[in-house]
Amino acid sequence: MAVTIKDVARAAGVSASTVTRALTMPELVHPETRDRVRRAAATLGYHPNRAARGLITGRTGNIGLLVPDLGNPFFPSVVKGVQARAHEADYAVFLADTDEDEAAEAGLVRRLSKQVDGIVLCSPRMPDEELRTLVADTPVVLVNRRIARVPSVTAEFPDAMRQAVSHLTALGHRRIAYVAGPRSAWANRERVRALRLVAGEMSVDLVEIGNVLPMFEGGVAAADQVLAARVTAVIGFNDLIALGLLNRFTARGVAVPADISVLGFDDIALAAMVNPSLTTVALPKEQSGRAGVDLLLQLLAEPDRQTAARRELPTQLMVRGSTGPANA
Amino acid sequence: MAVTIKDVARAAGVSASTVTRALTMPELVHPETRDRVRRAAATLGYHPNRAARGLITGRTGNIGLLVPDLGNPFFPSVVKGVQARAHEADYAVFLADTDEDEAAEAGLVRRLSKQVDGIVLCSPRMPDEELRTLVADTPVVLVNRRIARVPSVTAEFPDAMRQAVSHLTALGHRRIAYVAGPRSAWANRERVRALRLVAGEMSVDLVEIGNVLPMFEGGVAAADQVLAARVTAVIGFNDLIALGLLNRFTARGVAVPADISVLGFDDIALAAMVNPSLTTVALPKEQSGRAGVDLLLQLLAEPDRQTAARRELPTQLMVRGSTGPANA
DNA sequence: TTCAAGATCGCCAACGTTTTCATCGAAAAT
DNA sequence: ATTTTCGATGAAAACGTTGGCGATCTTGAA
Repeated sequence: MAVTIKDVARAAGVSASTVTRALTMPELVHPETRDRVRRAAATLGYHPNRAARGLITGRTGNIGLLVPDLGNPFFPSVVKGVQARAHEADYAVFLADTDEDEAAEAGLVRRLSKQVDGIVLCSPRMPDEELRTLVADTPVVLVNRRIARVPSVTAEFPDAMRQAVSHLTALGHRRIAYVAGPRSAWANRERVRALRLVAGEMSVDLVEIGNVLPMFEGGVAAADQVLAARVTAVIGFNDLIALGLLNRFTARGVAVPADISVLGFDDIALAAMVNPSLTTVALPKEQSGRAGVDLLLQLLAEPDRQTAARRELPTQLMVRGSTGPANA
Repeated sequence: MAVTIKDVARAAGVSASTVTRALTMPELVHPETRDRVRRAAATLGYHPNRAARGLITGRTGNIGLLVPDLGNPFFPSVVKGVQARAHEADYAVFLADTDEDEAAEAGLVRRLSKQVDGIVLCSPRMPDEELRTLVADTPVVLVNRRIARVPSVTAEFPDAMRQAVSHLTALGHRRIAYVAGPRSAWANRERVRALRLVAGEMSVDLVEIGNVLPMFEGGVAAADQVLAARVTAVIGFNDLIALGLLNRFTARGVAVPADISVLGFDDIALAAMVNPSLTTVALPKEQSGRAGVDLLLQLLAEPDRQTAARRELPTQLMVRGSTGPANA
């Protein structure tokens, strides 16, 4: 059926080993035969069977990618970055979506791990200890989560939060609400921490509002609590939550930004599409995906490095229409 | 390193063949040994190496999925459906994104095809002839495109369009614009066709406006032409385009739906999040993904069926805030 | 002229499975 | 009691690669 290495060998009048060498270790074969083999391979349209190769080398040429929810536009962006970089390096990508089901994560990782050389875990929700046991078995790179001695890609959260709060204080806001995302999300914990720190420094009153799902509905659900808190500005854990807030505010006749300013995180495409457009802190989404793959490839190349690589990418506040001067 | 079939065999005191049989053809082994083997496999945490299995069976247990652009929320939804159904059937999913690059499609399919049992091609842009040659080599199922003698999953476009136009005419609209998506998109061609038909039947004036990319920016770009066309309603090829229109209309001070009604296609989550919310025809996104996998599995099970399976799924108009009575 | 070294290439084992074939009892039929 | 059948199992080949080892040939130095 498919063209195998033997077909090429026969066509070129050499042995199978020579074909392998001609294609993967060119310096070991005579230039003349090398060209002959290559021509034969090209005309027959030969591509090595990756499964067979993987069987012997222990390398599959695949990487796995796990995300919590493709329905949140943040993640497709990361996926795109992972894809792009992986394809450049001639790796294929297995994708799995956990549907925000924390319990399913470990199982999916284990399942994927047999078929891939390593896994990019994006925003995993599982607890640290569980994560640690997984990492012991499989090469893993974390995106949007940090934990000691595991390679990770994150955004500069303290700085991101500083940009956000500075912007709001510059507009005169002194009492700010934060609508928290999932407790299990590392990014949420980091944002809370950075926010408390910055709020303290800048002496702004901080009102923290419950944990909600990182979705539009979560924002809608929290909106009335925000209004009851009598703040002049609100920061959502992510853009979807911020959009939910925006939507409910409008429904209740609360004007944005005249009555209250709204600020999100992520800068999903949608943030620029709504009216008023959403001020938000842009996270490096595609870039994070690319960096994740970079780190993974590096990890695969030198598995027994002691210090885990860590990459922290810069963020950028995007000022749009949903924030304005405080109306105390 | 990893636990192999031999480890299980040794632990259970049987041969490797018996282990295989106990796990995949249980009726062939003695119940007692079967249980012994299964217990051994379970305690050792044995999972067959899929590459090795694939080598001999010719089946990889993987399927490929190709989409034009993960940045368009329509596609992540389809991906979710594919994922879900594939995992149920114990298949893993290779994902690739072509970035709306028509030329890259064939190459990616060919590349994927070595590592998967079959491919779900979602909204492929390539021309029919090229598609045909691909289909000859690899089991392929089309989602959101139809072509003779290839299994496909589509939505009921004529009916979808009928719902859309009926809604508008019921509101008194008699002159309607359509903002077309990519010429290479089958879905666009179908929508145009259905629209012309329905427009004729209902005797509404139809203004077709250029081909734009199926993105927010495409809608923004087309908006002024729409206004110049002096229509009372506009249908966008998809929700992103419709949102672009909405955005530009608002920017120009044109009220929606008071001055002009806007209607989209797809019902991406975002359609309900904006203000005014977007009236749109909901396409079965996740369902299409699931159905695509179903058809693929069916195709793999009986490769030499003559008649290609075809599934046409119903659509549903979602009336929201962007459509209202015509203001002639 | 001889020999060591290097270049080039073929043979074969190995990777972890599945599957065909053969073997061996035991049960059933004669 | 003898043959046949069948159920249960193991041995071995095969899938398509890769890589260690050794064989052959060339080259240049002694």
